[in-house]
Amino acid sequence: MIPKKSKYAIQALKCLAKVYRDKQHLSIATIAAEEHIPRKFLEAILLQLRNEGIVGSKMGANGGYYLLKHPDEIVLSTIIRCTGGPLALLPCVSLNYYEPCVECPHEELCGLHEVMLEVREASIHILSKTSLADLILREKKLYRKQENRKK
Amino acid sequence: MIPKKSKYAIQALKCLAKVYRDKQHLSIATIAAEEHIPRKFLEAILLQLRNEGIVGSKMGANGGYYLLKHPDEIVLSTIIRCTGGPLALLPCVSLNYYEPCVECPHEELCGLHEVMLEVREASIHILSKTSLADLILREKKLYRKQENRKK
DNA sequence: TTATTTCCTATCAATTTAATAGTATATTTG
DNA sequence: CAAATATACTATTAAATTGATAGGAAATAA
Repeated sequence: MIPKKSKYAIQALKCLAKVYRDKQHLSIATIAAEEHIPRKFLEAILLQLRNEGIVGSKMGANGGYYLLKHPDEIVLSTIIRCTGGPLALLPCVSLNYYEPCVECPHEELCGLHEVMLEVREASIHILSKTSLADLILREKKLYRKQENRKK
Repeated sequence: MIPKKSKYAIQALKCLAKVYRDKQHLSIATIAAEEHIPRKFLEAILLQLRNEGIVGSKMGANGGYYLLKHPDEIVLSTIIRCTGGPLALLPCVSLNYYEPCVECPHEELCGLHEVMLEVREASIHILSKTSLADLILREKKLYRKQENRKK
């Protein structure tokens, strides 16, 4: 499971992606209300995303946050990693949270290690080819599909 | 990440799988020593695996645990599920730990939901085609590969 | 009968997660 | 300039989860 922090981050960034073409920024309060995210928690998340160089901020009245890159270039794996979500199922196959298993004498001879590597690759493959723009496109398609079903 | 419980369970069952053809059973103490797993923790894990119908037990002196199915039939996804490891990255795409996102009004219109479903499918595909027997076979191959490299 | 081993329940300490509080600092607007 | 509005930053907390241990009851082999 990825932490809620990562999920909220994805939602918030999707929100910002929707107004990207207009070069607009959104306040924490606006995003929190729109996405039903606890205001103060979102504040901490956006701060972290700013420190990671994913969003920019504008202080003061009428301030807010905006994407520093095109929604096409921000992928899910990056967001999850930046917000502390490990993608691997075991520490011994994690790129960012690597730790050897104390109980395994030879990692390179461990069958489970090999399988878990495959799982990680499969997950990362999907998550790093899916961008914020893809997410928005998917939702448009899902919406259209539902509208057609109503007719 | 899956809990250590799940990882220990896989190791313990792999141990039992290795003696399956001889219809042998192994004691908690033996497995714990072999796999470097805390004895008492392993006790709780094997008890759970017994309640789930994966292993059988024999009480009393010279007792122990044994597999109830062929190592070919016990797959990783089953072991992880039985020991409390969720395979999905979000509760809203989990089969066994499903919970709707309170912040999402329409799950069926959520792009992230759709992507996370794909990730889950990809992970489960690998983990449910890999059995204990496969794990042992992989380790034999890895060992042989290393031996050849030494020559 | 004794040694061995599983069965079962209860408990615990440490860590992590999700969230909140409060104040400082910056910027717009009237 | 002053008031209102936002972000910046640090500290704290409550609840849940995880990993592990304790101790005795019940069963069985030798």
